[in-house]
Amino acid sequence: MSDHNPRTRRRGEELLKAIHDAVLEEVVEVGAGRLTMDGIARRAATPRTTLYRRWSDPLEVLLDALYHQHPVEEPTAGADDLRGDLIRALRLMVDWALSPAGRAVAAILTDPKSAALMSEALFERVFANRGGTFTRTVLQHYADRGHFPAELLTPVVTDIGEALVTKRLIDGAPPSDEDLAAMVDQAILPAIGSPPGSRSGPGGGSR
Amino acid sequence: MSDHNPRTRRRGEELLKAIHDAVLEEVVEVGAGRLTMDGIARRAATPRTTLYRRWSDPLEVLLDALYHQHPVEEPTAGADDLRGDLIRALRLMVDWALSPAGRAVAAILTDPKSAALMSEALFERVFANRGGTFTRTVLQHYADRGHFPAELLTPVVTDIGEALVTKRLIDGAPPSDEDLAAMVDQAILPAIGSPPGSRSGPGGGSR
DNA sequence: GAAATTAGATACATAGCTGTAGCTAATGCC
DNA sequence: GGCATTAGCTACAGCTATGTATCTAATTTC
Repeated sequence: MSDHNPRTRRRGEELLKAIHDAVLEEVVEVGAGRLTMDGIARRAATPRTTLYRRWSDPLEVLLDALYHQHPVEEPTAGADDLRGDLIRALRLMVDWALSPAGRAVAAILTDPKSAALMSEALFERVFANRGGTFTRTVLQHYADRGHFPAELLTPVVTDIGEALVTKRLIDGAPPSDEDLAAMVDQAILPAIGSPPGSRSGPGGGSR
Repeated sequence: MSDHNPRTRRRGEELLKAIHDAVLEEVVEVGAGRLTMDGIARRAATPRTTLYRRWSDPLEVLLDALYHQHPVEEPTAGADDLRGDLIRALRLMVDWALSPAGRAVAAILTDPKSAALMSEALFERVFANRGGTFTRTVLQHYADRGHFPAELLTPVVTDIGEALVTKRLIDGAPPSDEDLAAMVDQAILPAIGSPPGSRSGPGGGSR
């Protein structure tokens, strides 16, 4: 990994980052259930004692690493292109999910022990406020401007895009841009009143 | 667990079932990454040697247990009730997902080691042919009978229901029947040409 | 430059899982 | 009833992770 001069010595932020990076790599490789202080320490090239000074458990290290991650980029609504904005929002989500942090979250969510340790607060910060809001932001923007009836913006509808992307990721086939466009055209837009089949491809009419 | 008379001795099918049950309970409790021969053996109340006679690894035991599970009930298309059939299909999926076998599959899918061991064949048998086909069967049935244009039955559209259910399960809030109805009304039916808002509740028109 | 921090290098006893071996005894089959 | 199978029991050596303790030395702070 990051081979620092053995005569120099990492401290504070630098060391912390090395440990956070290590635990994220480790969890992607071995899974949340097989995380060990030993494994993390080896990968970060630091003695285990350094880890025990701050955390008491491998999962604490992992959760702390997630807590310190940079938030994902917020999807922004463009000028007047609902369809394009939706596709871009889903692309943001895919990119995040494929990052070490995204994979780590996936590993945590199905691990009983870490799921129990994951506080409501962290869940909000790391998942709900990220993985749950990609298309809603965009849809809300256009609903506010009257592009479609606001009462169609139900919890189900704001979940469609994220749900379809999540399923593809689980199936092991990360969606391409064409796949994302298909999701928008064939599932999200029909749900807000644009009949299916009224679009064909890029530029095929966003409203 | 199952306390059999210590003077009697389990063999063959009976013993195998006890072990399969044990590993499914174990994985739900500790996660795929923390499965051990020891833990499985303790829960099945059998010596570890018995396990090693058949399997070489805890994950092998788990995959074998899944392989021997009864297939889930196939969704059946009723007389002329697309909406009701879709809801029933999703209900089948939810029930399966909440069962020990369903939870075990979830645990496997995000565990790097077990995902690597899971053969294409088992994946098909246990997931694709089950978790991936609940609504497609129903939709295909009604498309064949001309209830809606068959060309609308794209891979995205047949995934909508399963995807929404999966997301709810991940979020830890298993959907109620009302939730399932909302998914059908607000996401699936619009995608096959039934405009959103044209239904309100049970009996609100299936086409 | 001296003092206070804090990382790095050991070492060690404990605990749990692993994989195998050797034996006893219950069960099924002919 | 006798034989082949196959659970069940016990033991054991090897390995890895756990937590803690102790000491050294680099880096920051004043």
